Amino acid sequence: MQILRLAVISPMRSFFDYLPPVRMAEKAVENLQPGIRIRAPFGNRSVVCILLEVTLSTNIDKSRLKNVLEILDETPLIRRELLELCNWAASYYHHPPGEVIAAAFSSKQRRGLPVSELVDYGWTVTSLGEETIKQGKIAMRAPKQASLLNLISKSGFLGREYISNHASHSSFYALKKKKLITLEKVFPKVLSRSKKQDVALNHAQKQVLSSIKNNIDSFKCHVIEGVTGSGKTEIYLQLIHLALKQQKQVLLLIPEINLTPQTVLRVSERFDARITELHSGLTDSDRDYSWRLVSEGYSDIIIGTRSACFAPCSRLGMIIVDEEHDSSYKQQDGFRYSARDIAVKRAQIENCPIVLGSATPSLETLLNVRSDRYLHHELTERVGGASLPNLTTIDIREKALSGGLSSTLLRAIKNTIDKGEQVLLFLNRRGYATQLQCHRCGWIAECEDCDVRMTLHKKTKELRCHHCGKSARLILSCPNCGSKNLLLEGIGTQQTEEKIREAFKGTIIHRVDSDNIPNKAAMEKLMESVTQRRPCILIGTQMLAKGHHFPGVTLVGVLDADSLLFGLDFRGEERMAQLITQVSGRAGRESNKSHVLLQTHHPNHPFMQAIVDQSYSTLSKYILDDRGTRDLPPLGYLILMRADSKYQADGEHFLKSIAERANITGDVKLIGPLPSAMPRRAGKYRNQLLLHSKNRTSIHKAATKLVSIGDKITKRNKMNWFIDVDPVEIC
DNA sequence: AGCACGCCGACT
DNA sequence: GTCGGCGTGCTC
Repeated sequence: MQILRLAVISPMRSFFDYLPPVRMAEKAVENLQPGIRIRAPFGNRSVVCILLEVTLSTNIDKSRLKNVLEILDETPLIRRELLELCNWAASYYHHPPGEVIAAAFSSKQRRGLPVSELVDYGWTVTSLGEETIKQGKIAMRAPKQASLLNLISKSGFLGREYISNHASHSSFYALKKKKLITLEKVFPKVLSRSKKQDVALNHAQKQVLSSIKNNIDSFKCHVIEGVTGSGKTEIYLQLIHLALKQQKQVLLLIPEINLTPQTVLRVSERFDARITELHSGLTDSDRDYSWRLVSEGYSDIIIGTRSACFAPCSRLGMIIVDEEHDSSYKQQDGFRYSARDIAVKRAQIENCPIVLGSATPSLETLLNVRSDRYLHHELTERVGGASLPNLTTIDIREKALSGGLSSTLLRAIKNTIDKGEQVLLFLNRRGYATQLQCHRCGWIAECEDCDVRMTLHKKTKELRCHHCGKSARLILSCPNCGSKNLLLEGIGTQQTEEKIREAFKGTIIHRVDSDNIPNKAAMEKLMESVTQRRPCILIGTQMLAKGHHFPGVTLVGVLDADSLLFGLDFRGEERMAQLITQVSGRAGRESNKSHVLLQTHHPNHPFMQAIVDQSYSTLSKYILDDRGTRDLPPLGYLILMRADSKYQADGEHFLKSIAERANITGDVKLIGPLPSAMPRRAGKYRNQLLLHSKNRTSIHKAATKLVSIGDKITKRNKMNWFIDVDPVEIC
């Protein structure tokens, strides 16, 4: 008996077995390809499923098997390699296979809609329009329309890629109304691949390139550990060139959506190839179109964030993961995968090379280097011979601070500004003050829904919870005792900005945090201003440490280095080493010598000294050894199961009964159930079980046990639970 | 996730 | 009397 094994696009961890459609010939069933979509009856409704395999046996009582309703595709929507990747990911992350495969589909495909002709819609200039341009009739008024008309005329056709990224719709429709342009349907063209000359590489770059070139046709994981400014991007570009020459596609992963414009610009300047963006900023229909361009091979270079690791490339030749250490690669809800790890697995399945690039590679990656699974390439010099900044600590014990700034740091800022150079101040907290407390009775403003203190935002006169986004009016007297004597504690970027503005009147000052720079337009405006190289002071959070370079910056001040080192989980040291190195790397790309000053209460702490004295590679070796002595990742494995519930007892009981029934023994340790480091967030209590082991196989066996018990236990009061394999934070 | 079944309160 | 609230269980 022929059985169709299907994955239902639904959050269920098991497969479902069906009979072929009624009256389908045996031979035809044999020829059904895994990866095609099938509509099947499911309960009393019909759902879209993916065929995983055609088999001859089933564990289900035969009388329960139903016939599927309809075969939706002739050819697989998802290639064998990608399906294999999804199956691997589903089992590794203990996530429902249907949902994993759904991550590799567009929403139209998920809904079971037929695959239609791949067409683009875009604007072209009519003959009336051409006439108008010649006579210059339109130029007087409506300058936006005039320039748009010229642009369309010049490019011949303006497709959706341009429309959704740039101009406002009103100008297009105004021109259409005047019958100067029309909307036309076109089929995608395969673009020619003329290109600009490769830039000459320095000796170190050449070595890296030729080493990767040697293994260009088969799977190999390459790690490029290159200090900021060492020219990693140029190597990426030349690798892309090699792949394009072989008619292969390149997948370039970047950690954050706001790095897309600069990356696309850099790549498009070099290659006359079709570049496709894949990220969460696309509409459903854009995404579907891009998806099809990639899968049908029109696209040559795919630039995308996390989810693009599932891009349906049909002739993939190379994967590049930029800033591979970045924690944004780990999805933090639902299907909690690491796009970097999936990308490596994908390269292995597709048998193509993968390049992991970073100035500060993750310890996971460095361990693979140590054990010779990955090939390590180092770039220790900056292109053009610029020197790396030197680091010094400022001991702030018992020193007076103003807006979080010591007098030593203020003096250094003044000197730098006086020299006509730029300053970057790093503080990883938004807002004005991190807590508001009554000086008479000790009351502290806390979020109603989370167990955290509210942050004070002075400009908007509100108290805000940085965990759930809830905000409340700023109060002027204590709601508990009525006292007006309220204390502000903990410095945020707004407060530093206020003090800096007082101390440096007339100097340009930019605050760079998500409150002040909410979108890419604001970031572009900022970059435009900063690249003019007038002396200025940048005050910002994490945001400053990612992607953008500030060649005019010669002084970096880290206001609270201690907060990076303490208070986090076991990854504190790693994060600090990465962040300090990254922030320092933003400074002085050119020949001018730059300085990094770290304000700390622990100047003699061995790790703080190591940060000052050592390179990232020395630090990472030290941290890796330390992890080894504690069996912590990457030398041990962690899997977290968390239950979020409205009442504390529900989640706790749920996890407790799983823990009891699972009876985990041997080389896997089970810790908990315990409240998470943040015991309540957005009104939900958070409890967790942690699996810890040195042995990968046994920890996954244990996780399978937990999950299957969890699936069976009935949940009460809308409790929600999930499992997180290789969690990035265990709090 | 959906959807039905089923057991309780408040309505034309 | 029944309409509908959502807690519970099942889907090959």
